[in-house]
Amino acid sequence: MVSSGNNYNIQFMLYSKSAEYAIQAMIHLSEFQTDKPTMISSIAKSYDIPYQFLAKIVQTLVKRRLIIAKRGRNGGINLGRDAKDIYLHEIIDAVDGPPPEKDICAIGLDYCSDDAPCPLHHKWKPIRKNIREMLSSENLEELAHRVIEKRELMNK
Amino acid sequence: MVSSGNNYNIQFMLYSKSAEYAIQAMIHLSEFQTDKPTMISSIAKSYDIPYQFLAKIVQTLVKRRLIIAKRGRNGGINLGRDAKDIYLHEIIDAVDGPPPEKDICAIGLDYCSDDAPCPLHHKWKPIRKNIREMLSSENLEELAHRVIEKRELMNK
DNA sequence: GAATAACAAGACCATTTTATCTTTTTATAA
DNA sequence: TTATAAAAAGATAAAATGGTCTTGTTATTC
Ligand code: FES
Ligand code: FES
Repeated sequence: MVSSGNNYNIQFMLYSKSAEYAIQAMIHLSEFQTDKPTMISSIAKSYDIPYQFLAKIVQTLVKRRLIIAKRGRNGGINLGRDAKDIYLHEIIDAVDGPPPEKDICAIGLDYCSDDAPCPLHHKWKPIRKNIREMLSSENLEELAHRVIEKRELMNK
Repeated sequence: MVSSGNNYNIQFMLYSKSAEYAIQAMIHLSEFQTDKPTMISSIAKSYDIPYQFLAKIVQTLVKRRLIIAKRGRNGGINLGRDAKDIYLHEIIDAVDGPPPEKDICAIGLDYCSDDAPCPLHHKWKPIRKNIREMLSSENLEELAHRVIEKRELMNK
């Protein structure tokens, strides 16, 4: 996006669109968790996610055991384990791939290191740590509770 | 990147590759600022940026007056104004486009707002503020000084 | 056991981002 | 004033990401 310069979504992107959809779907599963599985199509509809695209994403979550799928009539998907044992970063890593082994420098000067810090290093490093903590500390159960609260707040 | 899930660069992306190149080039200009203009090709070589691609990016920086270009033999580019009056976010906005008017929710649930916060809101909002402050508080002159320090550190 | 309803999977398509190729314009130097 | 060296510009291509279509597979219900 060089010449017309109009990208509104790239700034401060924490994960891909695919991962975003994955998170939304997982929160939905956690929110409406029952014994009966939920249809992918109904989740897609709730969050305005293209159905086929979400189905693809779900496939990779199934492979990573974050979701259990049941085929056939009355089939659908459920969480792979208890909602309070699933953390955001697991979902992101499953969809976007694992984080790089060496940290990436904020302004792309080789790798990030304390020994040869780039000009942003001392400010960026703690921020990056905060982001990681945010994504590692929240389990799905809590997230779902707060989404429910949000809904109640909006509907009263 | 859904099925093979292997994206190593997307996590915590602050700006596009184009913007990253732009920042590197601007820091370089600031670092080696003289009366004589610097050739785009020499900057491209220093930072391993594809020359033609950087040339395109420079064109938009010229339009935004962040860079002044001089054509013809012995031509090249220079900073559009004093290095200490150029801030990182200007470069990013010029290349990636301006930030969205409404903040974007970290997990894509409508827009971000204090009234209907998503589960990540209370953690994400201050982080986002920190990032913005980081990008708004650093001017090119300081950045260049610290790059020079880094180089000295590595070469002694 | 046939019809149906769900996920699985692979091929395909679209858009955006990144990169390259080619030609044009401009200024300098000889 | 001609050759040269630089940026400007436009067309094109490649790669990554996001999205769609079609067919297969599996389980349920009747
Ligand atoms: S060295 Fe650049 S962010 Fe750490
Ligand atoms: S509402 Fe989601 S980040 Fe603010």
